[in-house]
Amino acid sequence: MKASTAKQASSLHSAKSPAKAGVRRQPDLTRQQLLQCAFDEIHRSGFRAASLDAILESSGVTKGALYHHFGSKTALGYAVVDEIVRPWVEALWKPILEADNVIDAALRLCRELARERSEQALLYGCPFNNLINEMSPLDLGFRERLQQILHDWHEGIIGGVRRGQANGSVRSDVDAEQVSAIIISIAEGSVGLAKAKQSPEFFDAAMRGLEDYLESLRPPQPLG
Amino acid sequence: MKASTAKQASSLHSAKSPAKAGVRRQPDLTRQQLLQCAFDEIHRSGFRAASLDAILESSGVTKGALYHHFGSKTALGYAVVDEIVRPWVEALWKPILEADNVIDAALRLCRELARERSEQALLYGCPFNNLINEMSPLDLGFRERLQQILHDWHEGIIGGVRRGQANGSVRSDVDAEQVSAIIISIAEGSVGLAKAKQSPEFFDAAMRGLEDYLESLRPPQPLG
DNA sequence: GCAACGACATACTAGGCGGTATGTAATGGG
DNA sequence: CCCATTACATACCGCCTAGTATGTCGTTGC
Repeated sequence: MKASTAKQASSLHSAKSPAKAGVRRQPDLTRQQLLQCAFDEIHRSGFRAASLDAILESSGVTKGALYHHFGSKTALGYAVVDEIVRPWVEALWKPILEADNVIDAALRLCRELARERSEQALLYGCPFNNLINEMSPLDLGFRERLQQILHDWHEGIIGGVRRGQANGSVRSDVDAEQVSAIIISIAEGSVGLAKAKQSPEFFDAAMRGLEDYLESLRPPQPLG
Repeated sequence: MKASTAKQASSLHSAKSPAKAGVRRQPDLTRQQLLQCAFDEIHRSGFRAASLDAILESSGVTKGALYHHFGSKTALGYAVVDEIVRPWVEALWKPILEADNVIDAALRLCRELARERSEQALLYGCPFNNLINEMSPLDLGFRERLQQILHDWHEGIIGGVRRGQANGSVRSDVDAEQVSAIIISIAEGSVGLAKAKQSPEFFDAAMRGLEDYLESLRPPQPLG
């Protein structure tokens, strides 16, 4: 469930021979390549340090094309959040938001993340968390978008916990809002710190700790 | 317990009339002002986006002086970590590392942070966490320094938990390493996310959730 | 088939950045 | 009192950056 990396996006647009005559035009594909390469560059370097020239080179697209599709670097960043980051976050947490038993679903995700945590994630951290930390205080457009993603995520987990409390799979004496805040904080905090330690052990410890915490949310007497 | 902000550091070095004759020289003070203003600028903008000119202006120091005291922007950044960030982190967590009853000490810190969380923290987040997220993947010098701080912090809490397990103030069936990872992840994760939401409620929810978690670490039968 | 619009490509500009070269004044040991 | 060294101050440089101006070629409606 890692963010996919378009290593060689220039399948149609050659980076070396740009002005060839008779090349087919595929504006949608060009746009998508730009978004994907921009996402990768932003993930590696952060938004502000992301170089348009680097994005151009990795995507094999020229500056004129970029500014045809996106009005500015900021607009490109917004589009990356809207069209790449948001769907990615939503896909990751969808099983939890839909599950009847949130605890089981969250445990599955914990183990999945601990198992297939990619080098990318260990090296560069969570793209969503990175953008929050870098851009939220600086730019209103980023803040509003990231805030919305975070809000939906938070409310989704709260809803899941409440549903679990209603159907008896979650203890009734816990505060859904607090539980959600804890889960999200651990999720984002642990990847950031694992990035600092550059070693998966811390992340694994946090995931196992989160598993224990999730288990403690089950009602004392399961069913009878 | 917030990071202090030296708003007007130019008490001796005037920013407007720099070349006055007969000014006293206080290299240690100059250096300290540079460090403090650099810390503030880095806290606000991140290290890479931190402008030397901005640091120079806010501190009332000239570029010549800066490059006399620090060999490069990177060296200045390292010094900020060594001489400002590290002592600040250590002072914040010292009570927990020294306490006989870790849970009580941690609860006190939770409430203290929830009470006097500063606007600075809500706006710009935790300086330590910000630096980790920004610089750890990019620069070995930063990574090693931040890694060391995190390591000491982590090990300190692990030690505190084990001490608590030895003297009976912490349940013996929990894994100290996992508990420490959870606490640190929540601490750093929650401020980062609160920064995104720009509202203290999320942070408060996380802190209350952490309090509940800490309470759950107490042994079932207190003493008699 | 032609015109008009969309989709690029190339070359250029202005500004901010970290860093440096060089000058000069204060300071402290002999 | 002198002189070397420290502690600055000023002016400048080259680089990289986002952004723009302008030209040109595919594509499509009529």
